[in-house]
Amino acid sequence: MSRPLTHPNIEDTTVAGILHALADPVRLTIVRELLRAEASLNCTQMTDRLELEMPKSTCSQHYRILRESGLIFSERKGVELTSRVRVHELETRFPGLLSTILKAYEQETRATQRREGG
Amino acid sequence: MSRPLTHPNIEDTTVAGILHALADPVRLTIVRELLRAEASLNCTQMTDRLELEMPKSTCSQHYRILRESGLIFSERKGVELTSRVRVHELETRFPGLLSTILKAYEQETRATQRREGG
DNA sequence: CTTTATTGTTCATAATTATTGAACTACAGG
DNA sequence: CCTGTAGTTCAATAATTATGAACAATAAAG
Repeated sequence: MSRPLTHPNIEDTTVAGILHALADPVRLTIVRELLRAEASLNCTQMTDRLELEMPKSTCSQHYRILRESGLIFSERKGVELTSRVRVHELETRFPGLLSTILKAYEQETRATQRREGG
Repeated sequence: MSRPLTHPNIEDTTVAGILHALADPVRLTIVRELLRAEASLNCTQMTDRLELEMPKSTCSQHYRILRESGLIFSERKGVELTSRVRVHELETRFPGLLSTILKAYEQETRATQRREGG
C-alpha cells in the first residue's frame, strides 16, 4: 500500500532466484494456483483457497519473494493486490523451466497419492 | 569418514528438496561439474576446479544437502568421497527437471556474458 | 607398528534468513 | 469523518546456514 511495487527486468532474473522462490512449498502452490485461477487471486483469497493457515504478514513476504525473483507481476487494484505469473517473459528467458517444475510438482503429488491410496 | 552415508529412495525425493538444493549457486555448479567431469570429483578437486575459496566444512555440508535431496550418490573410496549425479533415477522420477534447470543455468550464463562482453 | 599426510565429518558458535504479531498505511463505502 | 478491508513494515524470535577447530578414517612411508 505504501511504497511502489518494483519488478526486476526479465533479463535480470536468475535461475538461483527462481529456484529459491519455488523451493518453498507455499510459494510453489501460490504460483500454481495463480496459473490455474481464471482471475488473479489476492493474498486473502489465496489463503482461503489453499486452506493454508497463514498470517497475512507471511503471505505478504511470500508474494514479495515471488515478485523479486521475477516470477509474478503485481498491481494494486484499490486496496487489493493483483498478481499474475510472468509466463511469457519467463518462457523466453528460461524456456521450459517453469512448466517443467510445475509438471514435476504434479508428478510428485500423483505419486504420493498413489502410495497413500493403496 | 565416520557414519555410513545414507541416500533417500528416489520415490522419497521431493521437488522442494531438489529446488532448494539447486537454488544455491555453489551446489548448482557442483552438480554441473559432476556431470561434465569424466571422473567423479571429490570435494578438494571440486574446490580447486571451480576456484571457489570454500572451507572444507562448507563443502562437506553442500555435498550433504545434495545427497539428502537425492541429487547425488556418494561412496567412500579410501579417504576420499566419490559422488555421481543420480541422473537416470531423477529422470524417471521427475522427467526433464534436472536437464531443464541446467539448461536454464547455461542460458543465464550465456546471456550474462553477452551483456558484459559488449 | 608408529608417524605423517590427506580427506572429509562433527560440533559449537557466529552470521544470516525466515516467520510472525502488532502497529501502521491506503483505499472504499457509507 | 468513521468503519472495514487488504497489505506492508517493523521488531523480536525462531530457524537455518557457514565456518573454524577438533576429530576420525585411511593411506603411505619408514
